[in-house]
Amino acid sequence: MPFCLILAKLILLFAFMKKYNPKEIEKRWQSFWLKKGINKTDNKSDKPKYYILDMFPYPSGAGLHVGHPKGYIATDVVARMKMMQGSNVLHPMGWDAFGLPAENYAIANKVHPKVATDKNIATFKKQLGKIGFTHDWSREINTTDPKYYKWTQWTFLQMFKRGLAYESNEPVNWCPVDKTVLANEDLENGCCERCGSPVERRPMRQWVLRITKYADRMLNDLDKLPKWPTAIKEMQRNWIGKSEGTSIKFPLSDSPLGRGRGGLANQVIEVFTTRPDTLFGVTYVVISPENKLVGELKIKIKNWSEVEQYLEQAKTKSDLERTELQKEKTGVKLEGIFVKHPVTGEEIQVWIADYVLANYGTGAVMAVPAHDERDFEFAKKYNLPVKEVVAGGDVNSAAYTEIGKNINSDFLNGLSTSDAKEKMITWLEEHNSGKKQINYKLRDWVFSRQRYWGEPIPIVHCEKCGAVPVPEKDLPVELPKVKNYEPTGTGESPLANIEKWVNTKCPKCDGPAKRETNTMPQWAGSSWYYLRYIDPSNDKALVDKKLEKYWSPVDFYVGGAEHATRHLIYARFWHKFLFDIGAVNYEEPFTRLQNVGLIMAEDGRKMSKRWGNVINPDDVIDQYGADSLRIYEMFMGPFAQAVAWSTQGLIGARRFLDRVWHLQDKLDMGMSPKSQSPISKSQTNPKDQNSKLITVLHQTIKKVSDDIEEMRFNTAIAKMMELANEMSKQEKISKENFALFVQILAPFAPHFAEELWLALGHKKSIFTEVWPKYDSELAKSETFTLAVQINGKVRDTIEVESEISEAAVKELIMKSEKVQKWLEGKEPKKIIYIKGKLVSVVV
RNA sequence: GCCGCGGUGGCGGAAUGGUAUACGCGACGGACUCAAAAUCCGUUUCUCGUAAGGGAUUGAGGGUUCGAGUCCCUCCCGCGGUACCA
Repeated sequence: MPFCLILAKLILLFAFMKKYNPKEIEKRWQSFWLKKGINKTDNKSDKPKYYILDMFPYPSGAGLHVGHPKGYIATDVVARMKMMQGSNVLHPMGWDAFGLPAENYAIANKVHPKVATDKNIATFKKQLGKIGFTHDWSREINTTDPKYYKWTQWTFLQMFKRGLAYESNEPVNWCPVDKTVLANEDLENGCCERCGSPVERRPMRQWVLRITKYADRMLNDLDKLPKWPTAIKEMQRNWIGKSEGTSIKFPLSDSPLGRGRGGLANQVIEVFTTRPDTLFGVTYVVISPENKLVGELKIKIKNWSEVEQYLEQAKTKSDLERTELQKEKTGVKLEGIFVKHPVTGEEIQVWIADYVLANYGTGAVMAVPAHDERDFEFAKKYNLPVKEVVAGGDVNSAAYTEIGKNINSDFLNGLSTSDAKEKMITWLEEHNSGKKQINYKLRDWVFSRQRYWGEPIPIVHCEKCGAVPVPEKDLPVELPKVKNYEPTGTGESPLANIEKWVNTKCPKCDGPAKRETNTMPQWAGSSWYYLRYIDPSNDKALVDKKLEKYWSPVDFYVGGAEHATRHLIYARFWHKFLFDIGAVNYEEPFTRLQNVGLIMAEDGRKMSKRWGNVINPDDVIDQYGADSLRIYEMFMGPFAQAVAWSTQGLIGARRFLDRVWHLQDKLDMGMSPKSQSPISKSQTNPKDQNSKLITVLHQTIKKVSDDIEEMRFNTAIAKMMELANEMSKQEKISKENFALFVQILAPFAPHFAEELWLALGHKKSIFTEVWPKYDSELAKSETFTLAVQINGKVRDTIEVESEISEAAVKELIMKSEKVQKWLEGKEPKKIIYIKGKLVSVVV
């Protein structure tokens, strides 16, 4: 090729085709946004507020992988659109930084957890920065900052003062590896959720929050959350586990059968049941091994050594062994211990069995083997009688648990299950032998941990005054420095070794006292952080009430479904408490909730160091750019669904941006942006391709706006791809039409859009621009493809005018050769025309 | 077991009861190139047929309807939650 030709080509290349170079433009726009304060949220604004929130991350040492930002990208897309639509948007970010990994790292490397945490935060922040988010970093929060946890401690004190935080010595879940107690919510199949080791049940002094007091409100208020996924609400309902039943008293019997030295007549075993209608079918009563009654009855139990042995066994069994591994039920008869049937007065044998849970209901059950599967299994094993009281099944082979008509049931005979229930409850109430009772599966929240890296519990123990709250003026109780972070394993935290810190004065009597050395669980700080973003530097209050009233509740909350029965339970509880003490104005913190689907690795497994399949966003951005990453993650599938990463898919996203970039070559550069009037249909020839473009453009504006609102990013992008395809068919594209495209693309690919916007001759950021409105007239197409169905099968398609009348359609289709062929000379029985879609001919 | 969600091309997926398979990926063919990559154009559910055209198809089977991926019933499979909760 002659030299001059090459030169000419090069010149052409530079003149018209500045290449899309994300590396260069992304950095530039990120600093531009920072400089111009695009992301800064104003507390004083006339605009409607929009508070959109991500579940804040735990800054782990591993850094971000490509799955983390998926949710943040989504909120960023929504935030940017809302901004352009004229909302005052709050879109903050912070760090849930207390927790075990940082502490374990500290133990292994003798580095203060704060040092490691700060380093991790810096890494995370740098990584997030590269993706081009609108986070307002002036509101950054960190749960480990004393200025932050001051208010976590403050809330604890308010709970303590109102009796909602209390000390308990009940058996708790102890993780022998992490050497700390755990809440029920921290367990997975009876194992520690963190390390997977089976937990033991140990009685230990613990701080507990009375979350059960809020169980009913938390349950009922789920109905006030129409914009929450039903799946999450259902999980919470199950977790709270409301069960309406009856507690029934079985007096201990002093009969000849159970001969003994008096005193038993006043004692009762109280059982909980949801089937009082089967009371006449009771053939024995079972109490849990932990039931205190066992000790009290010791001298009356004739086979005590056998019972004692059983109790020992039960004690050493973990919950896991009691459930998963121990399929077969075990138990032991309490020889000589009987109760009286509340109605018939009949003597009933009492058993101990670990299939009865100590911490649910009353820790005792009335066994009705004929109508309960567990009781049936137990009765078969120990050869106990089975008495049928509800007709309908064959109780010799299996328990009949369905409803039916009562038999062998005295005054309940012939009644239906629900009538029998009612009648029995009435009888029990009249005879003071029982009453309606509601039980919850939800347990009070075990709130103390025997670990270092958490908020100190602001309590002082005084020999004279007991547990005394630290005065509010002395908050925060700062976490002291220690030499050794290792958990002691004795049930005390490493803080117990720091005598200087532990020994203090009683705030009440000034006498010698010791500080509480347990710390709070990781969930404490995250239970209210969304309030702190509103007012992060406030030292006088948890949050300024006026500001809270403006910003609360969170309009949109996005995060993983794994928090359904942990963080989201705790946060709702915490918030309701703050509402009750007047600290906040709203009763539910999160109006709308959306779950993010995981990004799996390319091999279909979870991304994990262990499998070596982790993809780092830094590498992706380096190679393809942040906007490609953003587009791809929003396009890869339905937002809430788990989808495997595909590098090819990512490349496809980049290709899309490249193609849009090259559409610039088709721009009609004839007119300046100002002088050009908006194109309307009247100016274009309907037969012109341009008309179709305008139709697609306006359809796309509508679809993208709606889809972003509904988190249907994949279809929004698909529609924009169609628009791009339509544009690339054109000879020329007007600047106006291209500008509209760039605007709706901007939330997804913000750097990219800013660059094109600049190239279109605009001086200000595209995000200060008003979001395009779609024109419903322009979105309508001139013609449509009419499908002709004959007996339900499409036999012909005809291009017709959009406004065609029904009569004209009917006339038109009869002219079709294909229609005639399929009619085979028969007369149509019926013709149905669906406007703008199809016509259905029935022969 | 119970509760919830889902099952659509080779793959990710799209579809207010109205032309199933949009969009993307991959694959195949072509253009450009000395060549490759990139890019661009075309084909791509399966099946019979040279073609025109026909038939089948949304986990399986029934039903409602002019018309069903979508609604109803029965069942199978997968995922998530929960689990001796009386």
